[in-house]
Amino acid sequence: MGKDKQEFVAHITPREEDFSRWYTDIILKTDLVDYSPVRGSMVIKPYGYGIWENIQEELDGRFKATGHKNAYFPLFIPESLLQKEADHVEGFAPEVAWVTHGGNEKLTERLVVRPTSETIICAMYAKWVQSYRDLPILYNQWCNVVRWEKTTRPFLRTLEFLWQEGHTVHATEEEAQEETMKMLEVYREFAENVLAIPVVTGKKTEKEKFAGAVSTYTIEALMQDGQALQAGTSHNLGQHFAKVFDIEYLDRDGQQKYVWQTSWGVTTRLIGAVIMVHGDERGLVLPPKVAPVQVVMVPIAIHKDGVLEKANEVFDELKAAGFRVELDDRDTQSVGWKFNEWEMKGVPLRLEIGPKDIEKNQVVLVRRDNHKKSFVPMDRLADTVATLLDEVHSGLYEKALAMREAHTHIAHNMDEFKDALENKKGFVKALWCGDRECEDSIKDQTGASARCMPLDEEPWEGNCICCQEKAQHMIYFARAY
RNA sequence: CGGGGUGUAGCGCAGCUUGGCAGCGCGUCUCGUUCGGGACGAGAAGGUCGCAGGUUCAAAUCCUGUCACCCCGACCA
Repeated sequence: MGKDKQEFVAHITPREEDFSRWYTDIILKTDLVDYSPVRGSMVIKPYGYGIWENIQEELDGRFKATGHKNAYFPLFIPESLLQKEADHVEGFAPEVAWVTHGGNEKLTERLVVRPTSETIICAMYAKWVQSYRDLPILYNQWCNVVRWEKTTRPFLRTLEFLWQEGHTVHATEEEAQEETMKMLEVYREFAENVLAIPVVTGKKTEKEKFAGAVSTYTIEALMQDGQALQAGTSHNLGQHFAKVFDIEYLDRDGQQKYVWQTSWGVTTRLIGAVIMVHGDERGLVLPPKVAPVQVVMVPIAIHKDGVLEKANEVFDELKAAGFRVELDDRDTQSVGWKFNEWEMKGVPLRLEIGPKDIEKNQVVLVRRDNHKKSFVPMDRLADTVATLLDEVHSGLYEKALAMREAHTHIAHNMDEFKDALENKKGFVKALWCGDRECEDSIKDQTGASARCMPLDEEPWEGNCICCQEKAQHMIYFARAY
């Protein structure tokens, strides 16, 4: 190694010093995004968009496998449609962007730029649903949405962001609830098996649920600074929208009935979660399944006879085996420079190949997560790469899980609650009576919001941490993004 | 939306107190030597000093306004 570790990363702010700056340094220096001329809006550059494309591919496959189809609904929603569902308008009105003019002419009815598409989709569903034979409808769309936020941060909160929104229609309440939970489970499995992020699955409180939903379920992840991040939500909409949009069907029994609906979504915010869960002092650490480059090849002594030729052979072989591989054959940067650059960019595996390796018919593979080096015979390369990528994934997941467990505390009273939040950071589990007043009070006193009521919880008994009345729920609290 | 901070070359910064030729490091380009953890030499290009007003013979520097970004809080994916 020779040189001081510090030297490699002198230009990234250390995490302990300032987590926010560390985050900003990384996203800019690794070319994930750039700030745009529009306040609060970002450009997602190819390296960042590549992560999103992989997320899309993984999720889209899961949606299709569970019977969903993609469609596309319009960006513009007439004001009158948004107004229909009272809670929904109230929730979104403060942050919608309005279109008031077409060209030079004032519109007779203002349009909102979708902050979410429930209303326009429901307006269409009302036309499409006639009979129980039309159900269920299982549609999803990939699109952008706009929410006029006051405070913005790349990936975590921007005026415009990319997401997927599923909107389903069912004949029965049970079926809608089943769908809600099914998609929550898709998100959980995806977060853990693709992003290597352990999540707490649970139900939102009335205060925190989606505007217009009967109930909202969530996957909550814990970032390295101890703050929670809502990583995906699945809503049981009940019949709220069906009733205001008149989505009715004629059932087998000859009765007109209102449908039952769900919606669910995840956003480009997931990329922020990946950064804040896995990143380290050297920069990004990307989970292999979404990394735009899974293996970066750095040829050594590139000018020497045969090196580049052999490197290209290996490149072709790995490419053919289905890996996302990149050969860094620039002769303008030194080898050491490339090592540091690609580590900062979070590439899971580095492959070194030089004259000595070629002589021994081997390559050198180095893991991004623990920097372990292995010498691998050429003829076992593809299998070894696959194995190592799996190991990186598991390593990241285990590390993230250990981090979360070390930062999940139980509080039996407000003092313990405050102590855990201030001094230990992370999730604080506590009992709650179910009253909004106590939830508000806890947030006022501590800054922590109710993240969710976990789905899998050991039996418990006790009193509300705030008012001492008999508790109704176990809650995960945390400061959150 | 409140409190604090920062805007000068692609990036990081100095210059501002006390107005007087716009600088430094890195990067970029050319040529050569190098290559197993951020190489070296020589030469070159690159700036409406965030933007708009004002004061002045003269403004990066002083004054007013405005915008953007960052940090800390209240609202949200």
